[in-house]
Amino acid sequence: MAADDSAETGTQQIRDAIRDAIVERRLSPGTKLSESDVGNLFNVSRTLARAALQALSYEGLVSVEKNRGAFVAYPSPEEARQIFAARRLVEPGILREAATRITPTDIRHLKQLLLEEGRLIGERGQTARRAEIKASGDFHLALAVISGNAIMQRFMDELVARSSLVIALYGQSTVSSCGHSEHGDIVTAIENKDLDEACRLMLHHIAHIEADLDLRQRKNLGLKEALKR
Amino acid sequence: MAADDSAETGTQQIRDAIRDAIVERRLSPGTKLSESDVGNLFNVSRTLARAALQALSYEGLVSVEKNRGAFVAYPSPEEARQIFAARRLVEPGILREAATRITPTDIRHLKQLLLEEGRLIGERGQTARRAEIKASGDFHLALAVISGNAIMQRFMDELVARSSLVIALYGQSTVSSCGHSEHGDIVTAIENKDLDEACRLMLHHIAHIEADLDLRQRKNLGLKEALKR
DNA sequence: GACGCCTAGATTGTATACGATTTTTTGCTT
DNA sequence: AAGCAAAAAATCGTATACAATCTAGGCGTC
Repeated sequence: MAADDSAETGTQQIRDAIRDAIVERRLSPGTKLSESDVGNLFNVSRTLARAALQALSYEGLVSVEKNRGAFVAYPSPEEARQIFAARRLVEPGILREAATRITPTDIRHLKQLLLEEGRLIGERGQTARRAEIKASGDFHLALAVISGNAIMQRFMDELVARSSLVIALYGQSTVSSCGHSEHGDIVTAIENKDLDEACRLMLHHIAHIEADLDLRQRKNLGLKEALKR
Repeated sequence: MAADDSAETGTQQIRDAIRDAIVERRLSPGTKLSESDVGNLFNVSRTLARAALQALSYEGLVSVEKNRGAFVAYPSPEEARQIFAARRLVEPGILREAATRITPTDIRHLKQLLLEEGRLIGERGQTARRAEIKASGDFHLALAVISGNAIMQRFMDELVARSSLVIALYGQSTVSSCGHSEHGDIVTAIENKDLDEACRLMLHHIAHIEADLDLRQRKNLGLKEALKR
């Protein structure tokens, strides 16, 4: 079956590379992404660089400002709230759908992810930390995949990626891994066919992540969009 | 506050025009949208036309095939199912959120929409029918706006637009308006602060639309993507 | 010394140009 | 007349070119 011939190889590749960099927080919110720089970096013309940046702006990961250029998105506290509100709204539903379709293979795969996640938490260093961030999101994404709904899957892709930005900006505890065991609990609940409990745990988990945020308005930000560079 | 300076005027305009044409079904699924034609039609270069088509492909309204061009999306039965599954998943949540934030002004606005919708149903002619299709979707969109979550709002934009395509392809009853009174019932339930009832009605309403579809696989479609033109 | 204006450089917005791929047409063969 | 092959036309993919806009630094005036 035709999986994905949507985007022209070049653009897709750049888009994915930049997105990974944003999600893994190698690129900080507010960083300027000039079309020429991106193009040179990937040895393509501005045309493709621009297309990639446009694509990322549709996902909410970069914001392009007319005649000023593209920047890694700098979500406002209000945006952050909406992102997590959206997750609270959709993730229980996705979880329910996934639970009805889940196979033993899927469960094994989920546990594999959990194991990997746990391993990374133990390790030291920037690289491990970044991989851990990605792994944490991958768990939620995996549930969306299992749900079998490509549309919800793409939506979750966007939400998880944007969440990473929000946590980078407003997260307090240096370790975002506090919720790792909660992932395991959710899987257990699914195994026990206790959907209500699984949903409850999921909502609790999301609330837990959100509770670690400090969403108070940044100092005198906003009078000139502050430190946009 | 800065509302929307996201897209360069030209592209945005083209994108909206084509999207409206698709949603109002002036453009049939599968119609080829060549970059040159679009560009000439709007008196801009292929560059902008291409950007607009790319944007629409991110919304799932057009599908671009490498080296072949862009076509008005032709959702498969499976895609159709997923679109409505997504709506069943998110619309109750949006409704609940909207109900807690709704103001008397909002309610008046909703009733205004209902009135307009009813008026169009009475009228004859293609134009009225098209306006009616749009109005029907606008009701669901209005709820998303009231919910105050820009992210869910954009998601609903996409879902409603894609639903229009699905109905164009698989809808059986010539009138899609069968569900008009159901909109009114939902508003009434909201006014009565009966959220559970409102959600029940919403799910019923979505199921009602879906029931009017004939999602059996089209004849021998798929061996060559069939009538792509 | 501070403020404002003005010019120079850099960056984005849009159009055009050229090579690559696909589709259609043409014309030959069977 | 039907089928196939090669050439012609159309269309897409990408790069480059030029115009418009923004940013920064310098100069002059107050």
